[in-house]
Amino acid sequence: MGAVEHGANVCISKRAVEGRSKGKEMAKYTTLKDVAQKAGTTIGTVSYVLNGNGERYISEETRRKVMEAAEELHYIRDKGASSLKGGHRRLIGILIPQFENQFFTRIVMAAEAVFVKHGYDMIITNTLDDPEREKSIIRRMLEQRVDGIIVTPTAKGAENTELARSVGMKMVVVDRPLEGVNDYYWVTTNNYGCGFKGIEYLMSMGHRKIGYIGWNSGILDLAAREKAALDAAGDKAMVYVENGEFSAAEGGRLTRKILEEHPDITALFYGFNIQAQGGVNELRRMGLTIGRDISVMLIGTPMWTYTGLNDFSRLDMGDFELGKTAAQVLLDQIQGKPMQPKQYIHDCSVIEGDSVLKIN
Amino acid sequence: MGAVEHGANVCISKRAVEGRSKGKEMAKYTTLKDVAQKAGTTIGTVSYVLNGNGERYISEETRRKVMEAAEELHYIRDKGASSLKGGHRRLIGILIPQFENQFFTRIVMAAEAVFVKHGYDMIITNTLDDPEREKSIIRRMLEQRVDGIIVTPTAKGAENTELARSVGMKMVVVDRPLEGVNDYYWVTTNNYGCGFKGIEYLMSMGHRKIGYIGWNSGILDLAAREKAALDAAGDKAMVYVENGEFSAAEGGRLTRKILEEHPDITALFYGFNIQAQGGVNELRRMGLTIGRDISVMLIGTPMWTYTGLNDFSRLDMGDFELGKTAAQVLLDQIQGKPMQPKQYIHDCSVIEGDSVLKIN
DNA sequence: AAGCTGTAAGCAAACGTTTGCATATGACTT
DNA sequence: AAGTCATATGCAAACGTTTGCTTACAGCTT
Repeated sequence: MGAVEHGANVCISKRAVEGRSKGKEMAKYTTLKDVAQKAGTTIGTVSYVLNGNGERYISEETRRKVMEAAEELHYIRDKGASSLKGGHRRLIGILIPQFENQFFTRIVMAAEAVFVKHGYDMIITNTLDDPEREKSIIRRMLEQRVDGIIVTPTAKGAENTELARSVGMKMVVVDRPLEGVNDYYWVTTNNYGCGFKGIEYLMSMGHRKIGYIGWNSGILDLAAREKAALDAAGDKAMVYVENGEFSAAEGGRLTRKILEEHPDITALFYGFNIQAQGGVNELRRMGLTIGRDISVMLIGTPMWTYTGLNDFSRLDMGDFELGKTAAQVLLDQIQGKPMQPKQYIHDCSVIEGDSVLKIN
Repeated sequence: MGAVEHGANVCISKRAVEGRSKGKEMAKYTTLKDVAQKAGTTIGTVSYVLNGNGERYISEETRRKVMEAAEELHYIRDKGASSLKGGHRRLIGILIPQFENQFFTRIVMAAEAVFVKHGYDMIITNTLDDPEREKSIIRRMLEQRVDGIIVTPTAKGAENTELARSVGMKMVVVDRPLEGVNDYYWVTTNNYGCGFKGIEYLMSMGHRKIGYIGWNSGILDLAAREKAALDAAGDKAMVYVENGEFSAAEGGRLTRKILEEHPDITALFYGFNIQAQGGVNELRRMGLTIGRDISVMLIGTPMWTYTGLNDFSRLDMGDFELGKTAAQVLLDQIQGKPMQPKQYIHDCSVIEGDSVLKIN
């Protein structure tokens, strides 16, 4: 086929033409009434046949006629209308910082698998770490009458989720905490443990001068990674710290800076994978071979590490596990299982690769 | 803060306790009626104050009382209920193959920016290229009464979108076509042009023995990349083709295979970035330096190429542009602008990097 | 004094669904 | 023959909104 120019198609359906004359026209759906009419019965009966879950007697004859009519008329139930009378909308709201970060897309994919299996749809949005945006998104999700929310909050998350909590919305917080709030469901990684294990591993490989590069997030729980790194080093090793913004470019800049200031550093520990990406680029541009001239330890499993060059040593955060747990905990709440707000803390595990050289 | 063990929190809100006794309990929302009661007025008036767009006289006094009552009672309008009476739900459905593919997340992010600005929410789902899943997702989106759908269809997309088209749902197809259907809005890349330009560029750099690695998608428009590659080569160059599945591992396997069978190949052209990822890994494992021992050309701008090692020569597909256009075209339809089904074809452009060596 | 006009707010129908209640028939018990 | 089932269906209220229609009053013009 010659795909370059097909030429715009001029065929327009009859419906479109009618619509245009009236200005904005909307999709037209068949209603229960239409189906009832065609099947020669009443709305109530049709409702029972198509969506009913009570125990009501319906003859085979009627059932068949209703089914046929619904099929022919392309009946599609209006979930908004049905949720008016009690019942769930089967809709979940998800707020993550950014789609571009694999850590979050993995969480979402894992959660999605659970939700799809249970017949739930998801409204997914990037907050881009903007609290204003987070606030308005949450409000909009409530307006859509979602059955529950999964959120990785911004720094103002506690305040922004207040409205949701005030109406009793089911909620699961993932990764970052809701600071200042205490009775909520929280699925997260053991950030402190993560930082601790990272330094522990580097020390076990003989490193004593280590650079830690992190993010000034304003989120206490994330800062725990840094604190843990220092605690793990104790007086057995020296950990130099550089914090900056959450971007690849910044990671590169901090990497150059820390190595200039402390040329005796033998290993770098990156707390955040976006920064690590820029950092690793920078190291390679500087002509250093990772795992030989300099050792590198990461937190997380970003896509850019799949380059065939290094099989990076890192702390696996169990991304998929987090998403799966979050979805399961939210569903349990929605389905009314007796349970209490609680923290589900997943431990990190060290994955040994080739980016850390054993010295001495 | 010591983040390791906080100990599960035992504080439970009163609401939670009440809820538990009744088994599954739902979020309880304030209604217009509640607000009207508190403000000492009627439902209709409240509706006008809070959401009305008609021209109705409301005194400042009443407006103030209503606003206050709504605020105090945390009123949140039910969009499902409001959309019953005409009106839009301000909800868009988006179907993409996979979140893990940056090409699609970029499209979604660009579209999201447009939708958020106009106050629309999005239901986003991965089809995972599974037609069954695609079909049920589309049905569910219709049940949620989305105002429009953006879809990158699977191979059975034409059939699966039939229901949506039959109810007059606004729709924009992105990237892959709807085969066999002809009056639809399609925002896509010029796949043929992409393939053509890639080979053209390689030839301009002196390459005459080129390997093309692609995907047996069953989607004709994607196969145009391969056809274009062959057309561009004509009798001036030799293009060897290997097709396989859509995975990184397969990309690696095909790379090894094609080089074994045709050791005189000087450049590889990857039609799909997932395969390229595995292919590039394989090349590096084989000890080849890209841009020196072997030349590589990609289509797209995947995240894994940001490694600081190669600045890959590639065909930019204008990912963000596609998403932006798709969202804009869908909104135009929803807002009833007079328009006709049409194809919006974005051209690819060659981005020159360092992965293609100039020879002879 | 009748008729406008401008301002303000109440009333109730309608949207598409679910579901408790009532009705209707035939068959089986006592 | 009256009573009780089991089966099958109809009816209408309710859910939370929106919006056209009505009412009410006050200040104008003729």
